[in-house]
Amino acid sequence: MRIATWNVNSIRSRIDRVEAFLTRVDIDVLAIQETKARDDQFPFERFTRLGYEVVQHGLNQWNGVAIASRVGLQDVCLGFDGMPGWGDPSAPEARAIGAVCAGVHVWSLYVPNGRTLEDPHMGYKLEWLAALAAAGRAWLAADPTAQIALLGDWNVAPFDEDVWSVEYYEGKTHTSPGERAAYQAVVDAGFADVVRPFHPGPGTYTYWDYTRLAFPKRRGMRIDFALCSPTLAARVTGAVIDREERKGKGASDHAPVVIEVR
DNA sequence: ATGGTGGTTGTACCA
Repeated sequence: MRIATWNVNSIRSRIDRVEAFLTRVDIDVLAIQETKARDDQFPFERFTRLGYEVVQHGLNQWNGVAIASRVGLQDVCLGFDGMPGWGDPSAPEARAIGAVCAGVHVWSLYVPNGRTLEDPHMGYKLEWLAALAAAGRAWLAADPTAQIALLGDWNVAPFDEDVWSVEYYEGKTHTSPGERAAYQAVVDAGFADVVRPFHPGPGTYTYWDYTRLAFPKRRGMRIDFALCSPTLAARVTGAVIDREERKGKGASDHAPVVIEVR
């Protein structure tokens, strides 16, 4: 089984590329972030035509997450226990969706950006990751052999090797000690980065800014991760960061990350 | 020289 995560930066703008990717790489389950579409705008039929069921949680033009699966899609959750909301409680953010696909509990996660180190959104980001770590710890306490994949755009570069320039990111988001500790708390809850062993750094990135010719200059960040519970991690036989999808006109600023599960 | 690009929305905001 092949499971992937991809921040598409608008599903409506990217649907042709997503379709081609699903077919070319033979993907069974795709966790999507930044759909930027409400349910009435989401191109569900483009997925069903290819044999995928889709569930999405999208409320506005800034975020939105989805899971597409051709191996079943059950027990859908729009958010996890304890996930903090933001702003108007009647319009909560759409940053997490979970479902069981062929026995694997798949989560598509879009961790808050943080904006700047001083912005209230940074506090929200840290709270959000702490709540995720607590939820993950509780899931594994309830069932230590649970097969759980936490996939998505984490908006954290956990190690210095995960950014093109440590100096450039000093004083900026994604590399601060607080963010790295918040990410590490999820790892400490029992979830391992299953891609890094197959594609170690430095220089292995999943995101490149649209501006400043970042991609051709190889100025990227590794911020998209597949974190797996122990039982699922033991089934992972390979991984791919699909840099090809960052090339050419109409690319997302993120590349898909794919894991192979035996 | 706080630039550049891209998406959605609506002529600003977000990443």
